[in-house]
Amino acid sequence: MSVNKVILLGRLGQDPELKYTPGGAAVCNFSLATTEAWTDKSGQKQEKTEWHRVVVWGKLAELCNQYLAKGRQAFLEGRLQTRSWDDKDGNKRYTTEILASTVQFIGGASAGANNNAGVDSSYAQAPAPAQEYQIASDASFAADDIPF
Amino acid sequence: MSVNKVILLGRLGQDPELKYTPGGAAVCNFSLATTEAWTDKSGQKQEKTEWHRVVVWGKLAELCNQYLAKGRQAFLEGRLQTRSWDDKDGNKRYTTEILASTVQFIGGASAGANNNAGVDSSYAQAPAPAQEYQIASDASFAADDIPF
Amino acid sequence: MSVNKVILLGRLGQDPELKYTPGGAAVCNFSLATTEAWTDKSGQKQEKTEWHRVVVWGKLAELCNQYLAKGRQAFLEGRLQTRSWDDKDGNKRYTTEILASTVQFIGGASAGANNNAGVDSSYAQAPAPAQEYQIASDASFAADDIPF
Amino acid sequence: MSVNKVILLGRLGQDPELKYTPGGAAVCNFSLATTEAWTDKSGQKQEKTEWHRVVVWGKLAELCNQYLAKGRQAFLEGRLQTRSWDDKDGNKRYTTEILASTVQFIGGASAGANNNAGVDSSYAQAPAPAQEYQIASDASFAADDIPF
DNA sequence: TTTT
DNA sequence: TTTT
Repeated sequence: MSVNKVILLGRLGQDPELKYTPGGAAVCNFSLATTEAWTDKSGQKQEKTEWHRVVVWGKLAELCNQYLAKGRQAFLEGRLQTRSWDDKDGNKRYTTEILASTVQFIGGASAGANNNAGVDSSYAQAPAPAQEYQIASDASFAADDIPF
Repeated sequence: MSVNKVILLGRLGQDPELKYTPGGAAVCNFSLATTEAWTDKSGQKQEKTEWHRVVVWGKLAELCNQYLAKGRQAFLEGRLQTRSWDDKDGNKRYTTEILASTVQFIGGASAGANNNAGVDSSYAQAPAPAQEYQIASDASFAADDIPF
Repeated sequence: MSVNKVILLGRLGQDPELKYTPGGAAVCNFSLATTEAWTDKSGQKQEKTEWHRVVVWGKLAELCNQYLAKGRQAFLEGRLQTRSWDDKDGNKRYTTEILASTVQFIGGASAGANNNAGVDSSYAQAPAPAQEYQIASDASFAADDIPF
Repeated sequence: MSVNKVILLGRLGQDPELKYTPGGAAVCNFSLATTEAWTDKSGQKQEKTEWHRVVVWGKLAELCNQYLAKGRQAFLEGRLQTRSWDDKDGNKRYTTEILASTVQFIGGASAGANNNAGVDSSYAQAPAPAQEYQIASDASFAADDIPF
């Protein structure tokens, strides 16, 4: 038995990037900032921003690419995942990402976000009862093609 | 923007009950106990059990009925929902339930649980990447028939 | 082992109510609305609001009374708790509440909220690292010494 | 407004490590494994383990060192935090950790775990109502007076 | 790199 | 590196 759960509400630092694997699976990557603010002992306002790498697969990846953009807010749930890769010097490097399973788009289409102009998108999908934040699994989903 | 999220890990007090609406939608109800234990100031062990009413719809309802039983453990996520109804004296009454969107079955088939004997069910469904805890929406799902 | 966790982000329907028990413990009650919005099959925008009863104890209760008001947003975490009581006809009645352990105040002081005018209150308390959302903090904690 | 929340239930891969900063602040580090299991399309059982670096500060750090050990289970909540550091070749490297704010110890003392033999520790601390998972508690809190 |  |  184990639980691996992440919940984030933050703002995108850049437009999302959508790619497709050779097998045709959609993957969307974006970075999300969460900021905490507090007043320190000396009464000084403090602020600290954390950046999170988010990965989304399948149909939800395409929706994220469509509805999200730099500066937009997103509320998401997912799990932590650490991938390893080799850098240019042959060293093992690790990257921790949030593999998002649900993404909720917050706020209206902002001017300048040319990939979601005028779209109403308070949720990633029509909320079928009890699955409202979820995306039904994509029938054409090429699981064997996904590298994790 | 709002968030309404519940996460529970507990044990069923009774076998789950499965019903179907006139429109054919499956609904599964069960109660789940969560217990907290602590040692009080006088060094005495204390324990308090909370009971939660859980509701599940669609295909996941049928899986819960199949894999869960009295005494079994479940880890679930969902949202809070308060229904009103009229009691026998015509008074408005309220019941708060957890509308579960994902249910993870914990532990093997226990003796006496005749509806899941020998079944391997660590998850409610095959974990398609990034949707691993989710149930794809039931194509024959009669949303109009669901009373909420 | 069990988990009983609630996470809510919503808006207060009324000003919070602060009381004290005979023993002097502070209790704050308020109701919080979470609203979900979606577009139904016919393209119609739908919206559903859920009301949650929230209870807070101790110092955090006083902070909630000070910083929250009707219409203000709050992000909170807590656990579910169902209390029973007897109604006027001697019937057993049950009320489910969220016993909040952390409350984060969102947004600046709104006009008309005369109990928090001009107050900066993005968090319920000074966020000592790693305990930032929590109430009490260890007096001997050497915050300046912690490298983050 | 932002949310940065992690919830993990897993098992320690090694004994925790406790250190103190020059200023005297306690820091505890350990790695936690979460494992997901599922049955793939061909009916084959699959399993994937994720390792998480956890950091705990202050009094809770000392409790973790006291009650946790290799192989023990822990349920924790915290937030994501990515630290940067320079490797031996002068390259910027990043490590993502979970800064835990609450840790719940699961299961009894196991043989071989010589730092928690016979200790009852279902929670990290005495669960003052509504703050049960939290570290410090208000000394003037009238627990006997609270009606739950 | 976001935003307030 | 854990565990079932």
